[in-house]
Amino acid sequence: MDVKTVCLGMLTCGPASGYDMKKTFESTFGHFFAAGFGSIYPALSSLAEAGLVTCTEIPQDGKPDRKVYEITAAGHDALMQALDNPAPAHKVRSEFLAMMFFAHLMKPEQIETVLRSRIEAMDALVDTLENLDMGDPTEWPKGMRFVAGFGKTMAAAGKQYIEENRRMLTDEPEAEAPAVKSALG
Amino acid sequence: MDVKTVCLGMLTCGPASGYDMKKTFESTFGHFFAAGFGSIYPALSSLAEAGLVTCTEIPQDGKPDRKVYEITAAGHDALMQALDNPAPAHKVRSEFLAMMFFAHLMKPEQIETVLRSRIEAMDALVDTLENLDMGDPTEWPKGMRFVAGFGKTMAAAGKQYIEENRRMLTDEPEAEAPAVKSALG
DNA sequence: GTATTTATATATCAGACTGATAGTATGCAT
DNA sequence: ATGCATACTATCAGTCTGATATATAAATAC
Repeated sequence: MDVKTVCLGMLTCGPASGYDMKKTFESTFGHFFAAGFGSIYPALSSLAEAGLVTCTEIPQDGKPDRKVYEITAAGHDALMQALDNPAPAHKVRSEFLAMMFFAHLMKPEQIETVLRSRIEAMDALVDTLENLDMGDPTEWPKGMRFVAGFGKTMAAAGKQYIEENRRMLTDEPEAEAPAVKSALG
Repeated sequence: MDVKTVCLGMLTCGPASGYDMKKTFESTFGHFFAAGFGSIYPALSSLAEAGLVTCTEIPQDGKPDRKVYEITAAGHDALMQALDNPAPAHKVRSEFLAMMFFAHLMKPEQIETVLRSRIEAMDALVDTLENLDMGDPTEWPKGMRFVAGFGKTMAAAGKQYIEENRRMLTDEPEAEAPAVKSALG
């Protein structure tokens, strides 16, 4: 499940250009599988070269030609094979949590600022997911509501955890360096 | 906040080799900031070259020399600067959710298998976090309990969401291809 | 009335990270 | 005896990120 595979999957919902797909990666996939032009364009080139998608160039005036991609039968096969993975990964890379791990090296105001900005980001995510205005929800693929709901649930849980546990980080500032030498392993 | 910075942070808890740090990345940081040898060793080399850490080679018989790293004053400064970021990122890359988005292309048994394996992974994570046996908890840096608690909370929330919403994905299998053309954007 | 931003579209590139592979020795289990 | 785990290091192809480049038009700001 790399960017190539996700692009392939998106194309099962109809033809699209790289630019179109970027918008989908931002809005709908953004909270769990982000991708930028730097990975989308190479992915599409590679898929086309492998015969998994076809590319039609549509001339436009004033703008670069639109390259519209369509999935092929071989592409469908490749996608089905990729969807056969019984244990797909779910990875988190959190600079936020890494910073909070080192909270004992930070000033309380700094910690507060970081916690506040994270809560704001989570609120913004919930907002985005609630306003994914794409017409009649019954027309969405059934997985779409599931993943949007997952994102909202996780954001809500994260926000609540921070609010209930922020004092763990900001209370009782230790004047001396804490004895942590033996704590890692 | 890249691997270099996290290594620097770990070294504030005492000197360590790349091998030592790999174990910490696996056990304690694994659920929110994983790193392997392929990123740790280059990071340490680069930190040493920049004068942010010093390296002492300790000869061993039968094994390669242990290279023990220690943070310098310059390293401490660099770390403090890195911890000054008011809005650190928190990114998710989930092949799991990407697959579930495309659940309409999968067989119900496949979906069930994936959901089950994800729940198992979450249970395993909670277990790992509860058994992070590193001596007296009062000696841990205060951020450590915070991030472990965060991980447990998120895993619990994710598990509960899956259990309460799995029918969304497996019920009412649509015989025909669903009308999803207009649903992406 | 001009300046800045936003939108439409493509593409590339340095730097970072992943996951696999490789090498070398000890000890422990089957 | 053969495989597997532990203890150490290191490299590399493939992949992804985030910034940058190019070009035009429309909208919005000042």
